[in-house]
Amino acid sequence: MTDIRRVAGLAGVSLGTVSNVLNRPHLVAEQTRRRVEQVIAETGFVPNGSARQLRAGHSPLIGLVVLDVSNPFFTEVARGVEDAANAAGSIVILCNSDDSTLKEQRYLQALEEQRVQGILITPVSSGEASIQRVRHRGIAVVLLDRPSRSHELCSVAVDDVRGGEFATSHLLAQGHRRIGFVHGPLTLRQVADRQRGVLHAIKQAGLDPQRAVINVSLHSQTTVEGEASAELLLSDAQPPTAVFCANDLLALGLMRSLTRRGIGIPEDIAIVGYDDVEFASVLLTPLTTVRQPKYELGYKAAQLLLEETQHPEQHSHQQVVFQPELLVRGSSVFQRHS
Amino acid sequence: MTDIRRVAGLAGVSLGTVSNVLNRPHLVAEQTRRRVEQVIAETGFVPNGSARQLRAGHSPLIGLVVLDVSNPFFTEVARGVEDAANAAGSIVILCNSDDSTLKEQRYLQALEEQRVQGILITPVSSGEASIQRVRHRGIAVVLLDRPSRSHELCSVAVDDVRGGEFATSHLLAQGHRRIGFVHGPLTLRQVADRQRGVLHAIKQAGLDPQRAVINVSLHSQTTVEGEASAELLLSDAQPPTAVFCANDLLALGLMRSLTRRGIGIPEDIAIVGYDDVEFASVLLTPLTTVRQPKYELGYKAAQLLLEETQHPEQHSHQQVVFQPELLVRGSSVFQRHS
DNA sequence: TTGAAGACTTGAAACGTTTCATTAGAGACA
DNA sequence: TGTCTCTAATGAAACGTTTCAAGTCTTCAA
Repeated sequence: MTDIRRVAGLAGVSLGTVSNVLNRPHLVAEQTRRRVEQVIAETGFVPNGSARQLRAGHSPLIGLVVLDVSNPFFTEVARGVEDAANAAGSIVILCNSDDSTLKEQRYLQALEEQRVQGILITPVSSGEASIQRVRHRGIAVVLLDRPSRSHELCSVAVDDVRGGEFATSHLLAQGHRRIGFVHGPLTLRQVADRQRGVLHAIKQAGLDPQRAVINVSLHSQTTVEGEASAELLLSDAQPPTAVFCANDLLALGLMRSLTRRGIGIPEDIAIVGYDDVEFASVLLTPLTTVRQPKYELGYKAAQLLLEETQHPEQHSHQQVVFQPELLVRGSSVFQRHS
Repeated sequence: MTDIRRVAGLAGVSLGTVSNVLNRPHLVAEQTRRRVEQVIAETGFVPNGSARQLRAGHSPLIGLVVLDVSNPFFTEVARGVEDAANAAGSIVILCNSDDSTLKEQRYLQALEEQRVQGILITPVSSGEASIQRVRHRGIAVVLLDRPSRSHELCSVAVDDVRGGEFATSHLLAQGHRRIGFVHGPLTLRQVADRQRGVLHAIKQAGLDPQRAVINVSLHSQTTVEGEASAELLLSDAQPPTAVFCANDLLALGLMRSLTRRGIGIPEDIAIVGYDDVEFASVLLTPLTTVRQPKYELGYKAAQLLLEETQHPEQHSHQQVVFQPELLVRGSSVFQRHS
């Protein structure tokens, strides 16, 4: 295997000069530089990153820890992160904590060992103990899709309270006065925030939340659970005329179940989802949903991280909050033309 | 920052002993080991991966280079890779070549610098030049979703010819004698193979491909293109009674377009897709499709790679080909009960 | 009482870079 | 000719591990 010493030997220079050609070419005479570059090309020499990092004390790697790689939400976020990182010459290590604290711990340890430049993470639990530990080692951390309580950390999130408000206000504006809210565990910050948004919009309109909202709480936010929610909603003494689902998968399951029962969407029941996953717009009845700027979320988070690691002196921690956007489609608005 | 030398000092042992506690604990006396472990816990010492890798000559990292992270196909593959890698104590670096040779090159160079253990890749182009270069450096490579020509490389793929056959035979068995084949560029190996499968099935049934198949070739395999294909199919002098789409997105677009024209699926036209993406089963008319064992594809590929790097002496290169599976759902079979 | 064997521990060398103080060489100028 | 400057090139030290030959103790048998 070719190392820098061999290149130096073949080019007839010292190994310091080869290093200079690689890192500070302006210090090397034109002729020498060319000779060295030629030997590098001929031998196919590629510098050893481990050695470089050992010397430098840090690596060009960035860790990205997400809750679920197969969720299109995180995929889009990851794209944003990757693009921002590449632009700065960094490489992303994508880690999937799979909602497991154990896996999260293992990955954090591994990233620590690699002496990564920084870590972008959507933590499994809200406690920030393990995060503080990593930060204490001098690794920059940016919270993803979660606002930071402390001001010692950057964070990038989307305003879910606002998202819940948007969805609910839209349905109220269509004249609905009895609205179902179908959602997963309230322990998830996103879900709890969206619920607060719902209640806020209801009160804003001068209505009584007790009468106006039917809460349906499920174990998880999957299509299967969404299908099951139809039963619960329809068996209510006063069934809703509109339903807001805390994510698109729930909405998809619910729509399927309602259609099977001959209930028209949106004529009989209007539906609003959340996330704007890829298929939302291509369903037979396109789904009204709340869009989150996923790509931008990732891009901004990576930018903050890179800024923090590369210019720590002029960096001050920020809590960035993006605004969601309501996309009105066929599932919530009755149109003469189909 | 704590290093192994400081731990040694605090525990009152030599640095060699600390290393032994870390890597070969059985060589260390119980009492000493405990003392060292306590110091490690107290100081929060985490060994420096770069130094370890420099010494060892390779890292625990595995590179995974895919064509498109946001494609659910690759996401599932990535999950398989990750699980296999984790089980062996390796970490995966996910790289997105985005169909660009340039980005692919950049990632390969970066992975080479990191001295990764091995690389799993779905190459952008079929030429294997850059791959040979990496292999020449002693980095193991396994081709993903692409069979290897040379026998010097492991590869894991799915039999797309067979997949095309399955889809076509199924439609023929339902009595269809005029079948549309909607697909993207034939330069993609997957597409070309599926087409060969179609023709094979047609000939097998003793039919004339010229009469039995309407080829519709599109620029890309997206929903939008799928919608456009309806026009082309229906304007044929003898429109098809069934259509096989080279992926599910095309099928989705086509279904949407047909439904809008009042054409019943599967009564008027039967549809078969390819990939079994997540939403295929939850559409209002569930989509018949060809399933590929995505997770298993990734898992097997990672296993082969790890085997090659960890037991090179007893490793022989393999070309693994998985069989696809036809999932018959509502879009291709007329059922009395809906 | 001595020697051998076994159990632990030690510390130097090596991994492949980058950095930096030092040196060599070439002009310029008095 | 001698001195001063400036540019280029040099090579030793350092980064934090792992490995391994060598060393020290202890124990036990003869």
